[in-house]
Amino acid sequence: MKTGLPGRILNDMRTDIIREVYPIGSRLPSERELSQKYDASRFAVREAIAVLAQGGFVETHPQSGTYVRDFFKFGSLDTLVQVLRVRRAIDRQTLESLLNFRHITETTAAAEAALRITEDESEHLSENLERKKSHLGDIAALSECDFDFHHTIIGISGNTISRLVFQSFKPIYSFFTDFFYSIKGVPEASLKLNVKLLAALTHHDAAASRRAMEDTLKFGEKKVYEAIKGGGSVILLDR
Amino acid sequence: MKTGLPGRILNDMRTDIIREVYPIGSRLPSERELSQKYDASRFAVREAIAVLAQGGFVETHPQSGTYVRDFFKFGSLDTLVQVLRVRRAIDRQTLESLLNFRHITETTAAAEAALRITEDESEHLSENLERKKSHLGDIAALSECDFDFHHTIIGISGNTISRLVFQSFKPIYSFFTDFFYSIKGVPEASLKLNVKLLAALTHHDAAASRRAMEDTLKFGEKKVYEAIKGGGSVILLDR
DNA sequence: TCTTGACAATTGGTTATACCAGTTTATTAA
DNA sequence: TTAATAAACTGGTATAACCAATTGTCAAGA
Repeated sequence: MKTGLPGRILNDMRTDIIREVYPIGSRLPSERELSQKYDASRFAVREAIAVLAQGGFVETHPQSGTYVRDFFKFGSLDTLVQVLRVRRAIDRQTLESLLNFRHITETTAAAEAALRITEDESEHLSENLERKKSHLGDIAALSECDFDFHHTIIGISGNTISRLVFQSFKPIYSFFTDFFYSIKGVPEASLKLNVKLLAALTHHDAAASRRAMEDTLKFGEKKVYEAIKGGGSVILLDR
Repeated sequence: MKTGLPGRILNDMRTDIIREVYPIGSRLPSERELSQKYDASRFAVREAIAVLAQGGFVETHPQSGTYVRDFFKFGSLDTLVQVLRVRRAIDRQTLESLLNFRHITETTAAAEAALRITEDESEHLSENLERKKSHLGDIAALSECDFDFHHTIIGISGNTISRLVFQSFKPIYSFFTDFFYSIKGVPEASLKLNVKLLAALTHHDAAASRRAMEDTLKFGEKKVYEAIKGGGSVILLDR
């Protein structure tokens, strides 16, 4: 993510906070102690702490110390993404929320996009699927195509908020798609559904686009739920 | 927002970036120049820049300089909120996106919340409306109640993502509600709609809850569109 | 005139040291 | 045991300095 010394300290400390090495409410070691631990100057540590504070992970109390905040309660969407990125695991409720959220926003976006799509945009999506078709074995490429495909459609729909929210998930998007596309037969089946969706969009058919997006997402949801069936309350996202 | 010297420098620089004093792609003054400008040490400036970089507003190139990023294109939802907070203005498309987004997510949330709401939660919402009723002239109090009311319902719905997204808007929520509740007759009418919504929720009637939420949001949208009718493409949010 | 090469200035990255003003803790005196 | 006091520690801030790499300048050479 971030490079440089303060960046590494930042990542390390954030990981420690998320992994509850420093539990919520606890006091972090003093800046001087941390600078010793990381064999760095106090300023490298201070930069890291400043970013953590901005991100809502800690709050500093002058002349007292730096304390871990309840970032789950007060955090933003970015916070959740960062937590998932470090944990590489997601609890069932959050996963369901995520799939449900996508369903709601993206079916609406597809219907709206059908009314607004231009030829250039249609062409872009077509190229995206061509690329997907020629990389059916390359999971990383498929993941990238998938993100771009959905991101583009939401962009065409014109809803800035939905687009930014979707964009916020980019850092962890591949956690899901890498898993998804590694299931036998999925790349082909997914491509077929995407093609159908693109056709509906190109024909400016809002209702059909909504249905096609619904089918696309439902297919993904089905595969995910099949895979985690009987699993615990926490689903690992490790590839 | 943030206090302390680096915090003030951060706010100032962020404002300059958003106001395009430093346009996208341009190079910021060197750290040494900035520290002179703010009559502060280089490290206060460095802390501010580190936070700006983390927020996606700038990127630093060692031995070259710090450059303004295209934060609209690559930013997250938080970025948009920060931009709106500084600009105190919103363009029509983003406003429509926002209202549309709320409509989609919150009507669904209301329906879901009807199926899950407990007596305690029902009680909390009831108290919220009592407070609203007894503060019909206090716009700040009404705004706070409004946020809590909707936030609570989304929370009851169980969708973590929707809740976090809604929470992300907290810093600018009052920009809209302060304006909304200052319209004659609105506090009373709004309260009536809220009461109806709460009744539907308490009766675990999902369909009625969805309709009631729809009515509540539509009322707000109507008032907003009436007010900005004929306005330019940018709507001021100044109270 | 145009290119090239060398050198100086500038930039962000990093460290060390120091002082301040409060807080916390330990110590001491009552 | 308690209260007053002093010492130690904390984050906030500033100054000075060095490094490595880039950029800009400008003179020498083609």
